[in-house]
Amino acid sequence: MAQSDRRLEVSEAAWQVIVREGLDRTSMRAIAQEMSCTTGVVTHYFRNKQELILFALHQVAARLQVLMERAVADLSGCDRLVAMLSSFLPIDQERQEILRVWVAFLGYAVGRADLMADHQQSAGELRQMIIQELVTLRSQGDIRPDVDPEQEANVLLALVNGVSLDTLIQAKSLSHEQQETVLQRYVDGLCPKQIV
Amino acid sequence: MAQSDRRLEVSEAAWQVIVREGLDRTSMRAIAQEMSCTTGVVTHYFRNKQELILFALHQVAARLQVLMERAVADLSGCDRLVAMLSSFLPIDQERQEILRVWVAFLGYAVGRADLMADHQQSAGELRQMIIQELVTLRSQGDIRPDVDPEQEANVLLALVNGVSLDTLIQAKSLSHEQQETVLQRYVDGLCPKQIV
DNA sequence: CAGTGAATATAACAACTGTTATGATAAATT
DNA sequence: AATTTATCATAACAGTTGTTATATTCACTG
Repeated sequence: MAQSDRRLEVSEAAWQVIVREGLDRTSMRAIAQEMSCTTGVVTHYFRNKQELILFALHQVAARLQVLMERAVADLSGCDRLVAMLSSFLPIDQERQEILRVWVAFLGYAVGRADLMADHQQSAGELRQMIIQELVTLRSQGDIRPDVDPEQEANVLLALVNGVSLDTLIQAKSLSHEQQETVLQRYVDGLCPKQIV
Repeated sequence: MAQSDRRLEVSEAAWQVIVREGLDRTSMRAIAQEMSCTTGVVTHYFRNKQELILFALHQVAARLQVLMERAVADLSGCDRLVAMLSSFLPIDQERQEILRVWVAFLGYAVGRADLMADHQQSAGELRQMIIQELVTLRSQGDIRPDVDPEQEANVLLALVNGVSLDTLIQAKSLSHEQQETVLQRYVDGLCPKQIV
């Protein structure tokens, strides 16, 4: 599928421009220039700018999905949940890029109900995944029986998002190790009391 | 100061357009139309659009400051800290508006180092306030001595931001009560173990 | 009352935007 | 080999943008 590859190339170019210049300065011409060609290429693979923007946004969820599945492989118990959540933390350049693009799109979605619904869609799928994980853990006794998976899934994702944003908006932000520790400690708090 | 009032009016109009239409569709003409006048007014009170944008952004911190000080009045101990943090939660229309504008500006700041530095500035001031509060609480024995104020301040703000974002990006988001409960419970976790 | 300056309206500007149409070229298909 | 199709470049379009200059109205001040 060379055609689908080319679409990804355009989308990748759009990402680079977004990260470097900002979403509002990401014009068709800027994207074309980023991949050293003309707007003819961009318009050939995407009907509208909206279609391009939407595709680039969906790449956020797609790439996070890959990162998560890779991190979770052959893990189980609470470790698996922590790995799941930690896979979203901006601990390397790729994930920092994803975060920036995601934030740019989120800000862009303010005042655009349809785009915001798109965010809610993928956030909802993520939430469902965490809920599933929590239900499993609870049935295995890995976490306390009084934990409400539905509510706790929101809190866990909120914590991940908040910690991720921290690296953007705080000059003195948490180190990579601290970020993971925060998640680990919170999940530990969901476990049955240990008798030491 | 009628002049400063008028600047606030323009800024308020900008906010309304941002919330309703999105930041990238918030043009000088749209702002003028929002306050039923022409662009002459807008250009008269603001040199550039950038100056206007920056002023509107600073209003976010200003309004949050007011809300916080009001919530914290005549409280002390851990209740004071919880009230401090809860005052940022999008539990009423004004705070939801503030959140939307803040998110829009944050997304806009991606790829704009100067604007992002502005966010870090006000986030840093907020962090410093939380640190101060944690230091006080620790010296009074209200929270455990092993709590690191510097790090915990980041976590607390991350949690507040994450929970706030939750109301935007999750269709099934936390209720107002649940949002406050999350903060309350986390702060409780910082307190010395109670013997029940 | 004359005049000074703030407040607002209007209009024009160049630059940039997304979109679209048209050519040119290479690749694939028949 | 002929022809269709995919790929890309170029150019033009109408609309929108921020900015600036100018005109008008009005309030205040000397």
